[in-house]
Amino acid sequence: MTAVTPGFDFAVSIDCVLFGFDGAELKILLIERNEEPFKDWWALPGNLVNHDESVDQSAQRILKELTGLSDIYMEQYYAFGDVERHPQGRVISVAYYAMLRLGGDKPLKPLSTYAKKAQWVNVANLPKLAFDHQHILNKGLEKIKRRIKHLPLAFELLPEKFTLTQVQSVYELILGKKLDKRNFRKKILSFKVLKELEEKQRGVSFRAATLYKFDKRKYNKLFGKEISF
Amino acid sequence: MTAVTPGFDFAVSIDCVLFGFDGAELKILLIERNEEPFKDWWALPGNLVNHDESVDQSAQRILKELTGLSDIYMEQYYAFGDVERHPQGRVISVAYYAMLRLGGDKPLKPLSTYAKKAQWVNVANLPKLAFDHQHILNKGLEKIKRRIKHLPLAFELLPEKFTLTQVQSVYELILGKKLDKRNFRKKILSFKVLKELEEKQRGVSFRAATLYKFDKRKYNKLFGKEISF
DNA sequence: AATATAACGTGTATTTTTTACACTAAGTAA
DNA sequence: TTACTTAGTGTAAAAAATACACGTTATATT
Repeated sequence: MTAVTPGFDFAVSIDCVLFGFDGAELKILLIERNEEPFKDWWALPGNLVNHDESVDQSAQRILKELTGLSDIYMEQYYAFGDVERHPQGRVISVAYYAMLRLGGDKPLKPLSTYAKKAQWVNVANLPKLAFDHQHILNKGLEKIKRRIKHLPLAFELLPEKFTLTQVQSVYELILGKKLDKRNFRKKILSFKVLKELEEKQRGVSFRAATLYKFDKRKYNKLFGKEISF
Repeated sequence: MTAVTPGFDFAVSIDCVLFGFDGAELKILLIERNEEPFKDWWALPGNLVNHDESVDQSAQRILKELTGLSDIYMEQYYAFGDVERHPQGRVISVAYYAMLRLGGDKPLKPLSTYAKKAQWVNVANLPKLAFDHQHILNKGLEKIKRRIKHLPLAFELLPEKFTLTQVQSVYELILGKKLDKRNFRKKILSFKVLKELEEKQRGVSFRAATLYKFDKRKYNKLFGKEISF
């Protein structure tokens, strides 16, 4: 218990909206809460910012504590500040999003008892979420829709080596519409940020597609040139 | 003095980045502070959020108190949350921007003694600003640069009736580059959101240009169609 | 071995959009 | 009337976007 200067009676929290792609579905990372309020509810990974850390640092720490994931570049996209958004006091929440390649290499393991577990959930089939998290998530989705039209974000969702069809799937899922295969390929290749590998896809039960990888060096040079789907 | 739940020891503030255009220069609205810290410094209009108001409501109130302006639609664009950004405690600042038509019709008159005065200042010639306000402003500028490429924001800066040359000036100022007159006109007219008036410019000392106005109805229908300069 | 299957990978013609570019017209002021 | 300054206009060439369909190839099945 401490005495306070008037005005200094807010809490600030972070909520993380992590998108993932498993090759077929767009997923989002949720935790099952182990604390009141909303104990046992599904929620976005989130918690209060500490007094001695910046909100950016806090986002990293909280993500790690609740999911075990570290070194994920997240981008801040909105601060949610309605009076009634948190039942236990005045809490402003700063939301971040990131896109992740999903795979066995990243085990989800909450380090804190604040979350019972963390799990990837299909965006198309979500449970009821705690607080205003559905709203926060919706706004995150809108954000990446706008962003992916102009930046090659799709590659953050894909494994290091991927096929052009996979890239197209990501665009189609996020934009919510079908794209023409030939035109899509023409365009995505025209940016010259994909490197064709010698290698082919393995373990598929039909004709294997050529694998590509994303050339970040070339992408960074590209700068300013905007893409548009 | 009140006792606090741990974590509830932050303050949240609002900072407003208001852009204005006087026909020639891009301006920004600053106040001269009348309170510590940074008393007598120039700063963005900003203050602490009250406990019983949402951050959006707070932005409206604070703008009004410090400048006398009301009913300005402002859009939130970023939350600044570095530990050291405020010398008197842990203050997270949520930044908003708006674009305004500048003219004699909007007197600037602080209603609170927190600001000595409010004044439009040329963006190209700014004084040293309080806190991290230069940083907040820079980020706001980047934001509107990106936005104006895709939305007809320019019209928010212009008077109700304006010439095509004025529209072009706004684009050139914000984007920081010259545009071709014929191509610019072809493009801006192609969106069919401008209505040509019978009227001509008055009081200019050379050939008077035709006046146009922005047709918000048509613009709202446009939706989805993106513009790009 | 032959066959069926399912996704891979490719090209062209048409339309639309973008770009580059320079002069005459109109109004004001001296 | 002349000088000045900004308004206003068109076209050709290049680039980008769109619409559209079939032979190829690896695997699985019989």
